[in-house]
Amino acid sequence: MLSANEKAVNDATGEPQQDSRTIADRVFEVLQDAIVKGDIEPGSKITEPGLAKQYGISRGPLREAIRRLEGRRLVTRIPHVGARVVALSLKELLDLYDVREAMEGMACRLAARSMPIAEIEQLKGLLAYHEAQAELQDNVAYYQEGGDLDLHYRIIRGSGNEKLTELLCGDLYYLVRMYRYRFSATQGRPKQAFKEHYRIVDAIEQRDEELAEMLMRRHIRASRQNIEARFSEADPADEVIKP
Amino acid sequence: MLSANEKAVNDATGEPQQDSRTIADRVFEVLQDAIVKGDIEPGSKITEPGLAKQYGISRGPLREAIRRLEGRRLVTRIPHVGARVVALSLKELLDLYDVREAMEGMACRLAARSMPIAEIEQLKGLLAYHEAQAELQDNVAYYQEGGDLDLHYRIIRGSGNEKLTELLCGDLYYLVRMYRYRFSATQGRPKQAFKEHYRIVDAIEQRDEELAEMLMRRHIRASRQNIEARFSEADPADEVIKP
DNA sequence: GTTAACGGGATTGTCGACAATGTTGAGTGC
DNA sequence: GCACTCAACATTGTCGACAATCCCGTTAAC
Repeated sequence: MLSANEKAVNDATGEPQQDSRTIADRVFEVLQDAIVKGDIEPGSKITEPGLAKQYGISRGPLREAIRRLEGRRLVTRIPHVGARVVALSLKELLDLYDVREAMEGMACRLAARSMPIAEIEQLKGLLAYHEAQAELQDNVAYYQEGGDLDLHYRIIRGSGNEKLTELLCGDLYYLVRMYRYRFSATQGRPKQAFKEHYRIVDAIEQRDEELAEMLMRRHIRASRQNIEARFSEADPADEVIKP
Repeated sequence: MLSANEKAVNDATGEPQQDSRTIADRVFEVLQDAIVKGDIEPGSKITEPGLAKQYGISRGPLREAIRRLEGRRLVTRIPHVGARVVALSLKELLDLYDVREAMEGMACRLAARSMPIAEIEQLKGLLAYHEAQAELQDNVAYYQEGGDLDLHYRIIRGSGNEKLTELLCGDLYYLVRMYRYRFSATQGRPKQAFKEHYRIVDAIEQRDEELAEMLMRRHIRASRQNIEARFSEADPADEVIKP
């Protein structure tokens, strides 16, 4: 379910960005965000008149937004019946990590091959910043959420491969975050992860493609195993799992 | 541009399938097909009144279909201006092959790990069929288009990873086919490719994950290099390249 | 000759209304 | 009590109309 203060899709994103975007675009982003954050129950039905009234808009733009979400496979629709938010299962989250392992491994290899030196220096700076953060405070929330993603983002972009960047940053990470919200599965191994990050950046700096890919794959596989162990007692096909 | 005999979106797919699909669904498939096959010029503008009149439908369903294509990144839209079919460049095609190398390599590894024996036997049967085809006739068109894809499809599905299958079979292969049409780049190395296929299936049968992944990656990388060599004289940023 | 304002035409965005389909629950027969 | 029928309701699908915006050729000013 959605929280209370709805309507007025206009002020969705904080930035005072030019309002050249259409209503459909805004409601698309709002809905995507709501789905990813779990504000809309996974598997629940999306009724057009309900949402239209909630946001104070007509059904036209709303339908267009839903069709766009359908294209991204965030909702499934049955003709003449309606649309549902995608359901989640632990198996799919683990599947997603296999995909990440393959694609980010490749991204890391390409980054080692062609990432500009200046950007690699920025990576090292980011690492140092994270280290300072981690030493100063044991609150690892920032590091794990923003920081981890930030480093991965930069390495992916450093690959110079547009399609890879599109898929990973544009589509896959929405899903990963969505499943993470669902299972509240922020990995609990910050120190080890930091070491792994350090070695990865080092391999990139050394232009060692082979090693960079291997280390990134191990890094993501370790994350995966961490999640797997945590929910090992549960049925992977279950859609809802409490930590 | 579209060919002559348009209108009547109804009889798009040959199957006499139940007409529970909506107009928007049908026109989505027709447009996707037209884009992938290159019937609609890449980079060209999509005008709603034009297509609506062409298909004899209203703008409502058409807009929904376009939004769905937008979600799949087959068209890019600028608010209040219009939608364009995605442009193509050789670099993006090569980027796509890097993504395939990573993902299909992983799929092959997983297939070696968990593909049922019965399905592996089917793979071998498919190989034998292809071999007979190739020996009988030097016309390698079938083998290269349908056959190659068919084998890859089956291995991907054999991985048992839903997300991987969704991404590769659902999204990526549309793009690959699209670029292939564009550059008319069906690889011209059937014999070598067959040998590689044979070794891959063998590795899967032996449950050798490491080898299976490596061979698949090499196989796709060889395809990539084949394309790269063929267009080596051209500027990778060019959108249109004649063979 | 070049640039800037302007207005007509075309295209996109939004809305409300109507038709088509699916769903639900009361009622009936066994 | 249980299964089936059918009709009222709700939701989805489609359409045409109107408003908002952009594009482009013309005109005018410098």
